[in-house]
Amino acid sequence: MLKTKDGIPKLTITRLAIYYNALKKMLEDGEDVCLSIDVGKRTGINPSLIRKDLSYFGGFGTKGVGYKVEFLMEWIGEILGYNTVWNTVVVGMGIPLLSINCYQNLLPPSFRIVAVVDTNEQNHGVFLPELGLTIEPVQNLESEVRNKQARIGVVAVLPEKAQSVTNQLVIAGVTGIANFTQVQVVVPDNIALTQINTGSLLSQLSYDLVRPMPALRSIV
Amino acid sequence: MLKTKDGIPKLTITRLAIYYNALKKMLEDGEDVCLSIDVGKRTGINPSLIRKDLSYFGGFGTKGVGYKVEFLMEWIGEILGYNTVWNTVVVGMGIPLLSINCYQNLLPPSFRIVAVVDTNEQNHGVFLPELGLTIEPVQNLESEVRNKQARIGVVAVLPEKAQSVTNQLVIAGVTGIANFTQVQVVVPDNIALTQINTGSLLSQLSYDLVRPMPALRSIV
DNA sequence: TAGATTGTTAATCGATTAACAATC
DNA sequence: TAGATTGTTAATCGATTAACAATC
Repeated sequence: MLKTKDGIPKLTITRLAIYYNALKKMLEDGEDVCLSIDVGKRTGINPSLIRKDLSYFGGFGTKGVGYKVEFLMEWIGEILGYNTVWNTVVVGMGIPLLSINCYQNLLPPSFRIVAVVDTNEQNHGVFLPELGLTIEPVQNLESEVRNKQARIGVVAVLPEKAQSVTNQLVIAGVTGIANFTQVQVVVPDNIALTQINTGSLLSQLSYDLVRPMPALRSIV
Repeated sequence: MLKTKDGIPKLTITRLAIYYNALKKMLEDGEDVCLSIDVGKRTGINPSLIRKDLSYFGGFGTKGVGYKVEFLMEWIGEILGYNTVWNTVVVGMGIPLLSINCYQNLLPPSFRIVAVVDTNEQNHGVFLPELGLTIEPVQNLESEVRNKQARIGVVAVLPEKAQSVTNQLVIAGVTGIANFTQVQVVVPDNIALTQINTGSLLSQLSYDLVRPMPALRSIV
């Protein structure tokens, strides 16, 4: 399995985000202190693994007592970069992905969408009320990245345009790419890249349904 | 890592979907025959792993020669259940998720959306031209599942409603659930479940960006 | 036949789990 | 102090990779 440059498993990072959401829920439920076993119940993740994941970053709990919910949540947020805001330019799929923005937590709190650009002319000029942004032509990509000082580019165009849009984003100066298309894109070594392949994940469901005996649950 | 009920790793299934997309591309590019190393180049996956994944389901290639692209693609499609159409009811997030439908391959070819239901009153009655469907109140959930004989339910509501919507879908008779919320939902053992946690995957990007040295690429 | 690549087995590597010492 | 749970180490488990025999 892949690791981050600092030797911490990628899966640890994705789970940290899951713990964060669980802790937020706990806080809303008025829980001040929690045990690893409590987080395990909410997330379906083995308490031992939870403690292991946390231990990569330090000791956040108290032996014999547990974790202070708010304290742990804030630390995980710090680790995940949630306390820094990253200006984000979205390319393509104007309306869809982005109304997503109204639904809390589909994007991490650190993503602030500052421009939406689309290759499809029909969408140009469309106003997105939730974002307070108007969809612009793809020609504006570079100027938008520069003017708005965007650090993240979301690639959500048709697969055949994924690589060229990625290149444009990198040239314009983003340092991270989230690729929602189903093709692999290549970026320089100093650019962070996350591939999100929804179709591939949903195929698990299709696979399970076509088997005589539907399979057990899967957690991603 | 989790496995399907038949002992095949979940990750093998998600990769199969990735191979399928690569093969489709190859076919469009006019390639008749390919090697595991070719698929590897397109997907970034080790050829050895590709052959291993395929071997769970049989021998689809010819030693010394390679694979017939179309033949292999059709077989993978068969394995993944792409040749069966599953009627799908989407709950919540009306407009967003679903315009997604116009973007090929964000949903596997076996998902046919037959109804869209939303808990948000403001969206009721909105017509979705790409789907030819009108967003309905959540009260219609059960009747829609039954009337349209839906087998898949997509849960894309606010987290606090995720479990109750899931329950309603199961009671109404779906056999598979795709959960796009960031909370864990529970289903009976005979119901297939896939959790899609976009926020958790994107947090990898946030994590990488906040480190002094941005990390290497990640593939999901 | 010689060259090549699959399918499969064995070796490696890494991630998860269990167990427990440390300690609140 | 006794009871409890963390943080960490050791054991297990599973997934990936490398190597190669089979064979087109």
